[in-house]
Amino acid sequence: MSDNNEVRVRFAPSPTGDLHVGGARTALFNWLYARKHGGTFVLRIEDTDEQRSNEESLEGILEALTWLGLEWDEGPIQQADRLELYSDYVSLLMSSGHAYYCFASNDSIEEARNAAQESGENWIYRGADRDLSADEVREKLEEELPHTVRFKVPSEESIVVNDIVHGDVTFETENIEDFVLLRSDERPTYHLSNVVDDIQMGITHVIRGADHVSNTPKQILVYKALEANVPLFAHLPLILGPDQKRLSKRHGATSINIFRNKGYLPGAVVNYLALLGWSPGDDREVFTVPDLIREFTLERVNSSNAVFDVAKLGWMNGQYISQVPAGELRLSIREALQIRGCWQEELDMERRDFFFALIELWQSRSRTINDLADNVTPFLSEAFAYQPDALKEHIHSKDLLGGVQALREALMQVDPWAADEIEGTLREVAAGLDMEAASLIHALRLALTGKKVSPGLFEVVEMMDREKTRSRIDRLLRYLKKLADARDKRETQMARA
RNA sequence: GGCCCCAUCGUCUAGCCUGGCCCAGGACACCGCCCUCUCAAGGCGGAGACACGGGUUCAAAUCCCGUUGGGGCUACCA
Repeated sequence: MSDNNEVRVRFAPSPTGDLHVGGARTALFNWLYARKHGGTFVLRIEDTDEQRSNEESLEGILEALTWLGLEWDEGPIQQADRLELYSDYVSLLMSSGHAYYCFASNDSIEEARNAAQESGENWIYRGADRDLSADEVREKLEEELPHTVRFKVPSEESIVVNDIVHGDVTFETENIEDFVLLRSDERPTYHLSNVVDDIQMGITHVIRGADHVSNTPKQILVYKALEANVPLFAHLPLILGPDQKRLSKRHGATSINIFRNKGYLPGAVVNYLALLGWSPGDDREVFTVPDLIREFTLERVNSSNAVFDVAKLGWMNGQYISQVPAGELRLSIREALQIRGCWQEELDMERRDFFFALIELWQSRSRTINDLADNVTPFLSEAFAYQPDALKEHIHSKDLLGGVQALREALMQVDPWAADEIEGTLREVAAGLDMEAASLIHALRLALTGKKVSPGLFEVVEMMDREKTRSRIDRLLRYLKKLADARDKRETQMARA
């Protein structure tokens, strides 16, 4: 804290819902900036709105940040716990003549504003109570008239926001109304608490969404009135839905915890998010976190809004799933299998090698942990059905029954039980019966997995072990016999008729 | 309405500041081919963009102006 050059940034969510991708991206950029510069990342909870803030949201946000690996150095500091601080600052502003009690009712201001809107006139609120004498104010206060405290916005002044992303943005104070600092319930508004905390916490860089650009001149006014240093700003482009509208629930899953539940990996989410609004300037796209920390700069953040593309996130996640060592996937897959009810403790003990081999078999074919868990299920449980499309496509030849029977006998003799041996045996059987190897392969795949797609069949057979292979082939044989019987019956009926 | 921001393939973007190397590069998605027992992965190839109009200049995706479009703010929400 003593170092003057220390970078101090913060992520300041309001706990009114889940952490969405937009908030997560803001948190990430702050975190990256702090880590890159050896600075401090503060987590502050902006919960001054009593109505909308809630505890579950706060917990969800902390959970999501932790899952993403964006650990904070200070906090979480909740604004609701330090309300006196803001009142103190208001007193300061009051005594320096920068703020005033406003006794005008919300309704009356609203009315005037609407009237102005309708007549097409550009109307900015300037409180009449600015000019109340000290006696008049005391009198009204004694009467306990409801009031707010507003900032006395100066006239004819240009406020320049120096933004790292957008450059200088100039606002005229005549377009800024006397905004509320303290509500009638004496709780601070965002404009007050945000600035007070940023001053108080020594925040050097305010990195937040571009939806705050227009608020910034108001805040700069407060900094100046308080004679505090104005931090540097970086307003990040907004993240939009596929319809170019602001991202919201109706665009589907955008909350970080939902991605987590769907089996996305935090590294992939972080990597994808880093690329929304930032790029390294060359063609690289897959970054480890240390790489991101090294490469990240605010100067390379771009200024136009970005559409959130789940398909690309899915691709990114697939990249991560297929590249991460099986051991690192173990825990999350276990969790997914437990949910599916087919986890067995020995997969983490004596059958761990098998479990890892199974993971490796499916890694490049799965886009999420949940996909992977689904894919692995037939190897762990007998409870699977033959998929109709697989039956339709591969179970039609009448000779299949004999072929599968022969294959069963031959397979029981295979030694060692290894993919190469199994393949050799199957091809011999097919050649002996003058069948396409493919038709036996497809039948065997159906027998073992119930599906028409899987990794290389011979690896699958090897993974299944001899006993499981035998029982599943038997299951298929029973099915094929039933089919054959039904066919015979039909044929005799036809012959009779 | 007012104020502010933004504008390159469907999407994320490189290039723009410091004009020429760009009849615009990469990635996702899409299509085709290869590999192959299927599906992924991987490899190879294809289609696909400088919003529009004016300037400035020998030369503009790049600079300037305007138009259009999108977004944000305009709360006693943050």
